[in-house]
Amino acid sequence: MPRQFGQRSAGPQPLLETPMARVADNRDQRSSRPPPSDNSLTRKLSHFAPLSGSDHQVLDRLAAQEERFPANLDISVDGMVPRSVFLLKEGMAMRYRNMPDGGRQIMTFLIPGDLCDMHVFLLKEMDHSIGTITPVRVAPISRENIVELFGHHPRISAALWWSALQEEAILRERIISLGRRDARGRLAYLLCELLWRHAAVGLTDGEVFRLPLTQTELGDTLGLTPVHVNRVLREFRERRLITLEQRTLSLLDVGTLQAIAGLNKDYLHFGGAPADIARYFDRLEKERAAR
Amino acid sequence: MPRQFGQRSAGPQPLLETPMARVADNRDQRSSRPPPSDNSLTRKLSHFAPLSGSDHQVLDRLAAQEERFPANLDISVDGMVPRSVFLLKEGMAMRYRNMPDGGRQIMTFLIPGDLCDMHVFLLKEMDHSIGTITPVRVAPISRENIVELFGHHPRISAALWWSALQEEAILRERIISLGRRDARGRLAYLLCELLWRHAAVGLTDGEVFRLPLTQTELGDTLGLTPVHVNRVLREFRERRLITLEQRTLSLLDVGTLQAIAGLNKDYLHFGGAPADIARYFDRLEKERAAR
DNA sequence: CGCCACGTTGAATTCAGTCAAAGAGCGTGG
DNA sequence: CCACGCTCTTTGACTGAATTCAACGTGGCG
Repeated sequence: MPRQFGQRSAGPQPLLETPMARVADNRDQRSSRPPPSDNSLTRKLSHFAPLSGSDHQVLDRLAAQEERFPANLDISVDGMVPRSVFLLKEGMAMRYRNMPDGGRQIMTFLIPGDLCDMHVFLLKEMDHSIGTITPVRVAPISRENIVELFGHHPRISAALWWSALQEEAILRERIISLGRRDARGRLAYLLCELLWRHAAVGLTDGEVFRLPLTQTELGDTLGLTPVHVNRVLREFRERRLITLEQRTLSLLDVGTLQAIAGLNKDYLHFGGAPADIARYFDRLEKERAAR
Repeated sequence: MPRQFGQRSAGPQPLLETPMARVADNRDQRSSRPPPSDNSLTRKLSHFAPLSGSDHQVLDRLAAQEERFPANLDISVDGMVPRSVFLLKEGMAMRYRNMPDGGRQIMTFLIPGDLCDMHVFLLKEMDHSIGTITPVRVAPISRENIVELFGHHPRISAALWWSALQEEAILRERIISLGRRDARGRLAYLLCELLWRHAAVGLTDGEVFRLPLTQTELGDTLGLTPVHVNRVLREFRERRLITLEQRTLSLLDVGTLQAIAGLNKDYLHFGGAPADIARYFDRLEKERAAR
């Protein structure tokens, strides 16, 4: 329960450099540093449509600012007024809500390249919290920058829209998981989802990636108790479907896992947008450039 | 599960006038008919920010076109390319997905004033279906109209964004329901949600409104079997919390129901946006008008 | 009248939760 | 350097909420 702002005994951790203030301003735009190639957002958005060189620049500039937070800290708390948008650059976080009875439901995990989130600033108060799981590096993005982006960069806007839609698709998939799948199916689905999302930002090695989650956190996501998560994990291990040690997960048999989850489709929409739509935004981009 | 395009034996029902074709074109825009005052969308969006007279006109024009569909018909099918956006003007529909094992998960119900949905046209194919529950009247809205709206009417755009966010909040709430609430809590929450959403578009009479859902449909929403839904409904009736007959639902004790669901907050964000954001879009609107 | 979808109820079953205890790993402090 | 404390994991025995299976009731409509 007393988990908010709790700080796990975790030894010397990177402390926050710029705790809560100083929103990005546009001054050091064309700074001398070369574009940091750690921009997972760029990588993710590229799945939607090929971005131009200047698009990359714009996005890299957006991601240039940086704040660090330790593990197990709430970045954004239920009931507060949302301050700004964050781009997660490294580490893992979660979007969750504490229930009055002490339970917790994790709605989604945030991984590098994810924005948390695009549009909360339209709301009067947060209806959930965002907390770190590992230490994270984030780029704070001001409301003004977002508005600027949507106003002047149609192709990026479209890609961001698409990304938001993908997130919504993930939310829907989770509803299906919780509503219609048993424990095995839920876990199998979640592991596949995390694999694919990590793959989309280049954080996988084949079917292997880092998964720094406790069984309690998995349970709070899947609507299961940690005890039961443990049992299902054991079953998966015994059936040689997965391997999970040292916080590293290998999916040994994705096909079977998908079958257990009852899914077979390109539900994450990595295919991008229909060609005519992509062309449309491309045209918008050129018109704006011509002016 | 031969339910798609299935058509319940349901007697003389309003048949479809324009079955599947003819997406809205802009020809009869300024038709002679007076603005239909049945625009639930306007009513819903007004909760966000006061709309101007011309905003009302724009929205009424958008809702002028009309198609009718009978009950139990899929308007939009999983796997197909989304055609256009619909504004639901009357009746009830649902967003759902059929599982390979024959199950069905309903993700949300669509009621008058809902758009289904804003942005699917960015995707290559639908990852779920939209089907009618009762006969419905919808206004088809073309991609061009949407783009036009977002391009030229900032205040309406902002209101639509807000409405989309509200929908997302509802999705999140459903995740919480399915993940962390027991059968009683889930049902209690769903009934409250439906009451408030109906109230927002003026379709309630106190705590009473029409609920044309079968227990099977409730179960497919809540992740429960119809049998169990029946039992929980019985319990609620016996505890004098609700009344449900002739497809009319009365919530006799909303407070207790909320308590059972474990919710107490203004989670639907009917409060609208923070004042400074509202002002911002207002200013945008004026700038555009000045040009 | 008889079909059909929907609602209702009971009894047996099962998946997941609860309670409890013990082990493993890690960092801290004596 | 080892012991302690902490969190996380693992396992077993028992419990319970919801499902399954099955039957019967009910109302509308052809």
